[in-house]
Amino acid sequence: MSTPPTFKRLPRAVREQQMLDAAVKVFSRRGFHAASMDEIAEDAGISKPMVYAYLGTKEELFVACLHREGTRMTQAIAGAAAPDLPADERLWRGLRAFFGFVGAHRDGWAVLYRQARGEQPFAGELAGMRARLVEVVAGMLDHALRAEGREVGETDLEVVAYALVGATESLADWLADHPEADPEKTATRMMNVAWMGAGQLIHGVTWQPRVGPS
Amino acid sequence: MSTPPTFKRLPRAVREQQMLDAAVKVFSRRGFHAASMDEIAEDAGISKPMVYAYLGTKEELFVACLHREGTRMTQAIAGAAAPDLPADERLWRGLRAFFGFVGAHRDGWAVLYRQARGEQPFAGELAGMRARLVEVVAGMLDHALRAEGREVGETDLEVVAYALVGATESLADWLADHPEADPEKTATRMMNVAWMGAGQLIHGVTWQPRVGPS
DNA sequence: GCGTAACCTTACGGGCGAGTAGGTATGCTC
DNA sequence: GAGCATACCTACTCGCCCGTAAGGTTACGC
Repeated sequence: MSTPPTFKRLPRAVREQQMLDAAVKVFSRRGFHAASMDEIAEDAGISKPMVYAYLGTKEELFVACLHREGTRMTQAIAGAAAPDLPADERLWRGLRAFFGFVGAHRDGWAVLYRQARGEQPFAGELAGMRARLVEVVAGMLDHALRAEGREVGETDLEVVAYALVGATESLADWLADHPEADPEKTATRMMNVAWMGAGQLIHGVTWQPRVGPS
Repeated sequence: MSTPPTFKRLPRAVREQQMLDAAVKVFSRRGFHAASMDEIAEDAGISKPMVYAYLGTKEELFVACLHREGTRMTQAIAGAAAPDLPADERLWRGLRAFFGFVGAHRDGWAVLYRQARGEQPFAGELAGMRARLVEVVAGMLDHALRAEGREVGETDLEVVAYALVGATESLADWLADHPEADPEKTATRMMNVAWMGAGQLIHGVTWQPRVGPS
């Protein structure tokens, strides 16, 4: 009527982002199968055929969500961990970035990520992302080990890295389920259990971030 | 014809177990949604209405699977960890029992468990199981802490326990995906990272099971 | 101002699979 | 060996939701 509201025609790039936003939201809330393309379209303020025209089928749409969120996360972490720092400092910065990211995207990322674990078509996609992460962590451990003049079998390295990544993912889930929790504090706790181990924690030995300008 | 084969009429209890076996198998292979009741029925060597008559709807059937497998696992672990042992020994025995169980039910349990994480209807069911596990681990840590004359906030305890459980679940996934891997060895690795932490491992300090009669 | 391309819609086809109606055979009790 | 409960089947209904066909409208170049 008076002011042509948000119902304007928008360029493709913008619509695509709106659709992805809506898709992440709905997939997170409902799960992949329970989510309907109609609901996603409606939530994006657009009609269904547009979604198909721009982002393709439901599976492709989900993969697109996964990619976007995954890339965002990867970059958030990559920007935090400089490779020339000592191992514990790198780990700490990586964890802080990771939990910060999850904390900021609670209902977006973590739930979406949970979805992908079960469904065959995406398990591979996700496994790839995780594999890269595991590789990074394993590389970090390997680097630290060599600096100590030690060496360890590749499988051992991989498994330890896998366990650390798994623990971190679990705490991300925990964080996503506890809206009041503080990402920074969660990162500290994770760092403690990862770096010190339960045995040390029981004896009161804890890990502390170095003080001073972060 | 000549010999009435396996097509005999069987008592309800037997059929129910056969159905559950088939359901676990099919759910694991396909995922909850992709699995069809027809396929489950066929795999159980029975017709679909029987499944509905005995185990109810698809969701109820899945929950029944979850319960059976969960109970089996819980008992396998409970039988291993006597409460009057030192903390690390309890943890070690629990882990060994757990990975032994997963190793023996690779394509049964771990994949079924993965399925349940994503789907809303079962997330609660699973969260309950996990919550009990976390509580047990937290209780163990608390016990060990008190023995040291120390005390720690409840949330801290819960989060550490959560991280340990998460790491363990992740390695269970890893184990399920690596048929050649040895459950016992995986348990040892998990014990190392859980008890000693990455910091110690890097310096060559590892955890070793006590020798002698297991 | 007119063609053309990009944006956007309403309205439908069609498949798949959960759940059921209604009926048949078999064993068990007395 | 009649009666009854339980095991078991074939063959359907029906709703949901993915994906699309066919057409309307706004912007933009020239």
